[in-house]
Amino acid sequence: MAESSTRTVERALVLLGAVCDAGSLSLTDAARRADLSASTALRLLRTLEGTGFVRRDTEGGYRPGLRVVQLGAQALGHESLVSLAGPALDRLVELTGESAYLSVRSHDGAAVYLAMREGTHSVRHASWVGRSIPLEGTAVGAVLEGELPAEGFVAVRNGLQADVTAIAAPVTVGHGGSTRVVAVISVIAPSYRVTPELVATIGRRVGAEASTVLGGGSGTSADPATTGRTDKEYTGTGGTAAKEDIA
Amino acid sequence: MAESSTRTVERALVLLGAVCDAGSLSLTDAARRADLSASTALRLLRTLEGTGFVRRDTEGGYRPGLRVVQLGAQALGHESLVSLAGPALDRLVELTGESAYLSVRSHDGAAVYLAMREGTHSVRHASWVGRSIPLEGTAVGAVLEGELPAEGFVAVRNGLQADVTAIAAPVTVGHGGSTRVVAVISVIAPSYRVTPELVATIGRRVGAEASTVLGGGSGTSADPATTGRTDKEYTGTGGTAAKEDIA
DNA sequence: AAATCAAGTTTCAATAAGTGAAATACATGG
DNA sequence: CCATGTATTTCACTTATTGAAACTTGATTT
Repeated sequence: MAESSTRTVERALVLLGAVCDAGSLSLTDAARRADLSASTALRLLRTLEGTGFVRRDTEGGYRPGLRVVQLGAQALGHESLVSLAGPALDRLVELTGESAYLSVRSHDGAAVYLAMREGTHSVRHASWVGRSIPLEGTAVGAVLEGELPAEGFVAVRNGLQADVTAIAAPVTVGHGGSTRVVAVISVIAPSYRVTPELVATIGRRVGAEASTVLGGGSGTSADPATTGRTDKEYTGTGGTAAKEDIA
Repeated sequence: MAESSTRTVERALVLLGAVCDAGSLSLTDAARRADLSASTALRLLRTLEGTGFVRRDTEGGYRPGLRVVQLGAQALGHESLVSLAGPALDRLVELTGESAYLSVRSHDGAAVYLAMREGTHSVRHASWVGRSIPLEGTAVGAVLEGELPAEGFVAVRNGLQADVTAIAAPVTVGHGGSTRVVAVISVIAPSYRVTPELVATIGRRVGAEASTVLGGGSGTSADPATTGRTDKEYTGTGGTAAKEDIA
């Protein structure tokens, strides 16, 4: 990591990250967050501005530019995993009514949501694509770290976020004996709604769906598309999604 | 624009853009596209890799990294326009069954789709968020350039893409006399499905919806039922388009 | 197997390019 | 009007970037 790299570029990217994290940042704030002198920050931000990676709002603050949006969207489009996992997420939402996520390990030792489908219950877990979550104390993290109980899924009740239960299973790419976890599919529900038995049911389903994402056939199990699909719950209204939930 | 800017950073960003455009790029290709020597390109790509902006696939090619996805998604989330326009897009799709888009001017003199809703017809226009489209010869471009017929919308039949008709209206922010176009709402439909009268009807609706996005009330209420634009050439329908669509 | 070619990677001296402290300009408000 | 905080410019210092060339690797041809 600390090998060969160009300091200037690194700094500019940190700056870009800071601006994107904050949504809007003054020069001084940006410089502080990136630990740069004001003049250096200004020069770099100007470069970012000239290339469309940041833009200035009316108050002079720096905001993420369109280029960021554009490249991000393009990158998502090229992510074959996202399209491959789409149907599985859809089915999980249809089956459970809860929100379903696809996440992968990020470069900095965290996980990122790559795709999501909102649940249909009016009270549901809400997050967003691009959000990063820690590995410690989360079901997603456990699965990414290779922890995998015999059941084929990991459930964490009231872990990172109080009141919600996360149920996660690995998307593996496995040639022969050496399988590797490349992504995680998870369903996240308000804890009050899921009994241990329901968690187990959902967990099995999540595991089954996760195994279909890549290579479909070989793998752990029953064809999820044909297994009993009992409950279709359309609580349907889908008012407004809950706002921010922290951490 | 060409004032003060750091060459290294600019080069790195060009490289990043090239990688994202291509989806996957070998070192040599990336260097060629960015017009850099191989060694420089390698060093910069390594920096981008170390920060998560690119990653290497199994074949050694460079691909957009998760950081790009993450920042892009964050930026989109912070774009208040996107959330403000969401309901309008939804209503347009519900009303017309056609795909609806929100676009803004990009930094390089083009337009970018910031949000979209797919139509419900089985044959529908399909594009993606982040896609950039030229200003010339497009309804979106015309509106962004300030062209606005009395009807309140611009329609272009078979312009950029054969067989489709685009109907666009401006989202303006206007205090007093000086209004400014900040974004465009458009509906894009297969040409065979929209008669001139239907275009006019949809156009009026697009104009009305566009005016609700910001500031709500005061709008360019469009009444007359005359079409805004006339046809371009219409080359034989026999074959297919399949130009550069990825899908 | 040897020769050939192309892509990737490393090295290194030359210097172009980036740095930040300090000076200056521009606000804001007490 | 002065105090304060932020944005921007300047400039001497020198560090970090550069690209040609050398080398490695691996595939393809002779």
